[in-house]
Amino acid sequence: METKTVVTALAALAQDSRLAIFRALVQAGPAGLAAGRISELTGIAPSSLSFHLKELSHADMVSSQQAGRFVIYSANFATMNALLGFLTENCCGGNPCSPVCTPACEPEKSGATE
Amino acid sequence: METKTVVTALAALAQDSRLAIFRALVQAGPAGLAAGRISELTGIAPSSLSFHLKELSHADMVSSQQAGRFVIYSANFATMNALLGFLTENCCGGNPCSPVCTPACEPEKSGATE
DNA sequence: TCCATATTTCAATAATATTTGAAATGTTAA
DNA sequence: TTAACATTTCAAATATTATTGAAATATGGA
Repeated sequence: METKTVVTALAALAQDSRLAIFRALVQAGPAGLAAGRISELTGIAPSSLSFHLKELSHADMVSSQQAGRFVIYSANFATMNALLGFLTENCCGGNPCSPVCTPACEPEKSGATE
Repeated sequence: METKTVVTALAALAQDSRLAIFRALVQAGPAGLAAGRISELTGIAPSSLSFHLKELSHADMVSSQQAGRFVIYSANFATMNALLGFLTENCCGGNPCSPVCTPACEPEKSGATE
């Protein structure tokens, strides 16, 4: 993961509204949430929400898919894990501290998306 | 960890200069680095560096200690781990995905700081 | 086709963050 | 105590980001 990518990802999360959006999506799991539902849950106005979702999307922290007239957003677990990995790698020059275990959240792509 | 604290911590890292500073400190390990050394390593001008260090400090991502006429900064591993934990907790509503293991980097407080 | 719903785009405004250089503070050593 | 070094503070200029409301786009159903 490149430094620039990391900064973008961190910046995407480093904002009240966006962290709230992202957490809602993380909790929703792979099934995701419609934009309107996110707006309800977080109280963020649609146009503002759209702005923040684009930001998260651009940082590759969320993905979207059209479903009828709804747009379903979901958290990008792979990116999040890469981010966490980056922050913990290179720790203490590479050796001295405890072995780092990269946390994993594998979406099971099971049901949900119709 | 509170949401507000998390946003502050993420914002502290979500910036080129500060991420570079923090990484240098993470790699340096518990022994830390003097401000001037950080300036050399990163190419950030002293006054700007001071601004960013204060930002990181305020977010509790780094600590400092006076040592002679140097100020030694070091990464705050505990906060970083708490941050990573926060981001991975609540994942997928609490259950569905793989067990998360919080990465640990315990500074050994061994030598260095006289 | 026309209407209602869901979401995005746009432009303007407001709020925040970053960088710079000069000056101030504090520390050591001669 | 003075000189030299390390770091921080300050104020101003610049750049970046967030919020708003109105209008535009796209979809599904009557």
